[in-house]
Amino acid sequence: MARAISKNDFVPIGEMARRTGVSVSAIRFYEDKGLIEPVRTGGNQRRFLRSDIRRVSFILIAQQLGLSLSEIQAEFAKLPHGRTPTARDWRRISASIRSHLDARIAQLERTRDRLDGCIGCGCLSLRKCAIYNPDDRLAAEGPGPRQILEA
Amino acid sequence: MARAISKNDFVPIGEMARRTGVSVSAIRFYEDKGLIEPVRTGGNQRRFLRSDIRRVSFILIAQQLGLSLSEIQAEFAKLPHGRTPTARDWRRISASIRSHLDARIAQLERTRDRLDGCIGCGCLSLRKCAIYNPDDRLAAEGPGPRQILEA
DNA sequence: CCTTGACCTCAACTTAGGTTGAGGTTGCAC
DNA sequence: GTGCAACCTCAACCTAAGTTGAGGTCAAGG
Repeated sequence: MARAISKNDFVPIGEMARRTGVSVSAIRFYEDKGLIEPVRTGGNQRRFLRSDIRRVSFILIAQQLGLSLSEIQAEFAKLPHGRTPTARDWRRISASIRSHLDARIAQLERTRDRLDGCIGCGCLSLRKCAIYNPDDRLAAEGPGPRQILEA
Repeated sequence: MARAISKNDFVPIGEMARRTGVSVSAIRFYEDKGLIEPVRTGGNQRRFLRSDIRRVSFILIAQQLGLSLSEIQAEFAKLPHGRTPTARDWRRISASIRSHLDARIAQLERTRDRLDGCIGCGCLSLRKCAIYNPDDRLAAEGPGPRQILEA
């Protein structure tokens, strides 16, 4: 049963800022970037839906997890177009973000292990050091005397 | 026994670039930022010591680990002034970096746990989540950027 | 000596994620 | 019906970590 539309469903930007903890200028910036699409009053002022609050909150979370605004936009593109996202929609996106997070943790753990290797051998000898050379960037550049840390 | 000073101890910027894999402009930039201090020839050209190669390599490693240049500079400040750093000096710095890394991993793990809580209860839509719900936690914090998921 | 590649400085440009300020308008309360 | 806080746009500025280009100099080989 549909709730009647109330004034509270259309919040002005200042209240958005207060409720999300995001500055007014940042909210405008997010609109600029296409992350939120408030409606406008006759006098051209922004009015936000409650689902926009959820979006902004999600932006904050995702940023903490290291996603850029454009990556976040890509996630938002998976939300249904034309209807308000449900808890289930958000859950799906959260799961996607979780896998980002897992990957980052795993990567840092690998890095830590390699750093331990470096500390252990005192090498910082980059030909051998897997941290410095994570993608085998030196190998790709052909052979030759690249004695990087042997100074 | 002291090795005689040879021409190879003073490398020009192009060779630095070749040996470290860092662009010439980036090397000049690092000097600008005070991360390295090459000497100059009579004709004002930079000449780098072998220990500078090590520094630049360390910058690359530390960047991989997520340190900013100013954080790296802070680490360099711990190196001995007036003598060439030994393997042991570098090892000490590596250990310091390792703790950075541990802290970052721990923070991400906390974040992941909180996100799991959200996924579990679907609360991104329920306005009860500690991650999502900004009203309670942020109201009293005053101006400035608010970090919802801070460590 | 002369040529030429490597070097020099300085300023402007880049991307990301915003902030700040000027100058003008809206909308709600009294 | 007016006062004034909150809103609007647009442009300029900020940091980080560099890159690019213009215009000029250095140094080494032939």
